[in-house]
Amino acid sequence: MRNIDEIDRKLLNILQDNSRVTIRELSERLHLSTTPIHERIKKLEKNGYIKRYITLLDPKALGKKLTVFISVSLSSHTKEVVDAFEHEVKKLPEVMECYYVSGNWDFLLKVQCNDMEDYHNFVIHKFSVIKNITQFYSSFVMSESKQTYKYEL
Amino acid sequence: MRNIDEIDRKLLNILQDNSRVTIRELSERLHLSTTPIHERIKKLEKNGYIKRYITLLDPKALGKKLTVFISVSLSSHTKEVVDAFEHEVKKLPEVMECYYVSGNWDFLLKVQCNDMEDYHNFVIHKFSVIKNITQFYSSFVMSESKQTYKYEL
DNA sequence: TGTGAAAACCCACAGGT
DNA sequence: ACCTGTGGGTTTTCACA
Repeated sequence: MRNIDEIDRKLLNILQDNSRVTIRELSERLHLSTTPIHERIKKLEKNGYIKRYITLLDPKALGKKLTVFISVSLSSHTKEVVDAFEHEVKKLPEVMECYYVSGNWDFLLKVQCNDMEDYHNFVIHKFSVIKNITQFYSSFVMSESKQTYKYEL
Repeated sequence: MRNIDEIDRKLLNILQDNSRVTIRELSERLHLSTTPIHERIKKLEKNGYIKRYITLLDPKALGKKLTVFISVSLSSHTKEVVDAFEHEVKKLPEVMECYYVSGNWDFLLKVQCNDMEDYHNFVIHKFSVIKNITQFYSSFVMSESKQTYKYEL
């Protein structure tokens, strides 16, 4: 976290909000010339602070209207079983996120589908056929109160 | 979803992977001149397919090493109580995501903290003081098997 | 680390097919 | 819906402080 000063902090905050901001605009907002801005960004990329620049689409515009969180229990927690489950899950495009978690369940998955029919087919044909699942529980998202990928620095 | 053709589909796939790709490079990869690429992107923005261009940082590089999912039950489900909870939660920078969900729990939150001590302070001073929470359950993320914000089109 | 300037590169738009 | 050409803006690099 340290190795980054106040200027880097401001730079990262602006970039998190808008990855297409021009270096020229950044230089004006931070009262520097374009050269140090350019060099700082390259350095932040090189040092692993900046992972990637992405475009966020609107899932609803694409017809993806159903988000489901699935909690999963596996029959065993050996490396083989856990790795095999993760491997299968990674291949499913409907699974946007998958976490190995502590507590009552072993995995938590975020799944994006078009609608309930699409989800039904996903569960029957793609998800429930994965080996070593002993139990799973679906929570349907009714509304999204907050969603951000920005860390306030 | 429809109104977008094969070229738009490819455009969106590339942009999701890299929001800083130049129009020139897109035009070369899609065998078109820059003009139609530029026009298509503006149209996709205008029609709501493209929401925003963001920069993803590495939370670990920033010292944010603990991710927790919190399941929450509220004492009532009237609009007032639900809205008030959402309002409080939105103010907390540690809460990255918050969903109103069906099932055993009312809300599912994704929380990002530096470490367990930081999480402890978050729970004691910021989260558990929110009104109308009857019960909550923390699941700590041990590993992240998959995380993508890309919809394969 | 920073500035300023120049070269290379890219965007955005006009006019035309 | 697409192409080419162009003026103006942007990025990237360099000499220098």
